[in-house]
This record gives sequence, structure tokens and C-alpha cells, in this order.
Amino acid sequence: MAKDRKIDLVILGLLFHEDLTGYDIKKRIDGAISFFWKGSFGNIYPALSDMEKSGLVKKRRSETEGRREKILYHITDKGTDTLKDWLNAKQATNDLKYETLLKLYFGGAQDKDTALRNIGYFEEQVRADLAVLRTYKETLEKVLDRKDHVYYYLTVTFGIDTYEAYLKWCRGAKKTLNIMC
Amino acid sequence: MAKDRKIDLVILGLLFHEDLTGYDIKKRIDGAISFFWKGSFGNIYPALSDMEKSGLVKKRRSETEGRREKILYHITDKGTDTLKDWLNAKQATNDLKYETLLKLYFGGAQDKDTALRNIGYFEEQVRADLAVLRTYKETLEKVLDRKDHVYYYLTVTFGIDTYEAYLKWCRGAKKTLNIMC
DNA sequence: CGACAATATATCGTTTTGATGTATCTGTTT
DNA sequence: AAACAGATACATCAAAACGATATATTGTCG
Repeated sequence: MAKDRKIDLVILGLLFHEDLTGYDIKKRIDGAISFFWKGSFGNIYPALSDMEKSGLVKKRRSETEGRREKILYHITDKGTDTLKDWLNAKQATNDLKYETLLKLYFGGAQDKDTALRNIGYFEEQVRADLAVLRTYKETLEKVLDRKDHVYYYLTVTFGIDTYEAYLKWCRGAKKTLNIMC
Repeated sequence: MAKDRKIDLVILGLLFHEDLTGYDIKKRIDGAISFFWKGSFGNIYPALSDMEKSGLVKKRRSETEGRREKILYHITDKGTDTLKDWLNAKQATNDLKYETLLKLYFGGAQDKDTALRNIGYFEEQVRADLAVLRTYKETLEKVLDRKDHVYYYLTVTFGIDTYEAYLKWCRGAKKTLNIMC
């Protein structure tokens, strides 16, 4: 136990490419990654200091004379091994928490219009997210010659494909509700 | 704060239809709901006793002479109001945690075959879940005359539609990886 | 130069997760 | 009727995640 902390792998994955501060890590997670994983200061900073103690990362003070010192983190060989072991492992948990579907499931406690409204809110959100994902896709398409970018690209197309499926479902669900309820 | 506990709403939603024990609630959540929300004894039992204190649910001892007493929970008027207020509120958090996509995103730290293998594992899992969802759908289609079942049905079709999109994406992603990496 | 946003680190209370512990009840087999 | 497996039922705990907040510095723009 105490080895199940998923945020560790997110951090190691990011540090594999470049040295980062805790704040940088949060920003990276808030970008394209946030569509399939989230992080907060409340778990990033504790994870960094734990991983430093167990030798997965090392601190590197930035040498910016005059200005305040930042704590840059750097991945160690041990950290790289941990990252690769995780990538090689079969185990992968895909956990979903759709409050929208929860509300729909219990929709019988209210009227049809409430359910329709909630589907509408969801649709709104999906459309907005989809627009962001599409700009990510366009940007990435221009730089697919770099291997890493292919991996990023695939996670973006995953988002686009599923979000498009959501929108299609929304149309059908509204129709079904209007006919059946 | 201390009002953001989502498990409360899941429990209230279930109790709206019938009185249940904590154990029953866990079983219900492990069924069709588990595709979009999860629960554990570790949050169900504390939630039940907190909600009893704040008057959202009431204990009802089962009168089964001889046998062990079960603690059945019953929703109160206050609990029903809380449930309806939540259904009427716009706010709905849809949180995804795809370890599969996380591994894919950081795939550059390993070779193409590892990424392909991980997509394969995901595909396997999705196929299995899809089969379960399809039997749910068939069962529900026979009883769509009851209003509640329409709501259950829609959450199931959501699952089927998105899982089918996943499978389509898997095929495309494997092709892209083989061409580009 | 004063106001305000962004950077940067850190902590705190609440909630969730996942595993485990304990005991009882039920159905089946011999 | 005894033995046993497996389901039922309630409960707790450590670890992890979440979300908000505190604090201070640096950058920028009118």
C-alpha cells in the first residue's frame, strides 16, 4: 500500500520531458491532461516531497540571481524506472463520475422538463470542451513528425470522438424523453 | 462546506424508491450505476449515520421475528426536498479518470508496442462492459412503460454509445500508431 | 506608483477509496 | 443433523484525493 498514488505517475510522466516546479506541474495538468485526469496543489506538493524522500525525483534550485528561488524538480533513474514499470503493467483503472447521469438516473423524482434541462446543461458543457479539443487537434496536426506529439494527438482524438458521441446521445435522449414521458 | 458529499444524493435517490439497508445500497450502486458512479462501505455507512442525524433519512428496524435485525433506512420529507433541489440545480461535475489515456499520453517514454498493448487491454475491458450494458438494454426495453425505466434506459444507452465510440477510436489509434511510430 | 493578475509554495478539513474485520444467516451437501 | 461455503450486514481504518485557502513575491499596465 502507499504505492497506489496515481498522481506520482502523472508527475513522473511530466518530469520525464523537462524539469518543472510544482506550480508548473499543476499548469500542465490543467491543460490537455485535465480532460482525462486532474490534480490539485493538495496532492501535487505532498507527492513531490514524498518522491524526493524516496529518490524518484531530485530538487534543483534555479539560479536566477536577484529573483526568488524556484524549486525545480528533476526525474532520477529510479523515477524513470518507476514510470516505465507502470507503462508496462496491464493494470489500468478507468473511473468515471458523471453527475449528469446520476441526475438522469434519478430523474423519476422530478418532472421531464428538469431532465431535459439537465441534458441541455451537459450539452452546453460538451460543446464548449469540444471546441477546445478541436483547436488542440489542429495545433498538434502540424507537428506530428515528433513522436511524443502522436501520443498527445491520440488522447485528443479520444476526447473528440467520445464528446461527439455524447452530443449524438443528447439528441436521441431528448427525443426519447419527449416521446416516452 | 461539508455539503458537497455526492454519495448523499446517490443514497437519497435510491431511498426515494424503497427502504434499503446500507448493504442493499452498496449492491444497487454496484449494479447499473457503477458505470457512471461508485460507492464503498467506507462512505455509505458514515453518510447514512450523518444523514440520520440531520434528518434526511430515518431508521426503520425490520420486524422479522427470530432473525437478526436489519437497519432499513427510509427517506424523510426533508431528504426528498434535498434530492429535488439537487436535481433542479444546474451544477453537475463530470469527472473522468482514464489511466489508459494517461499511459498513452506518456507513451513516449516507452516503445510503440507497449502503447499498442495498453490499447488492447482497454479494448478488452470495453468489450466486456459493452456486453453487460447490452443485456441491461434488452431487459429494460421490455418494461419502458414505467417512467422510471425510461430514465434507467437512457443512462444505459449513454454507456453503449460512448463505449462503441471507444472501440472505434481503438481501431483508429492502433492504425495511427503503426503508421506514425 | 498603485492596483491587479500571475507565479510559487504550502497546508487544512472534508470526502473518497479500498481493504479488512467481525458476525450472522441461508442453502447445500453428506 | 452437522458441516461448510457463500451471501448478508454493519463497521472501521489508513491512505489518497479534493477543494479551498493562506501567504508572499513578481510582472505588468494604465
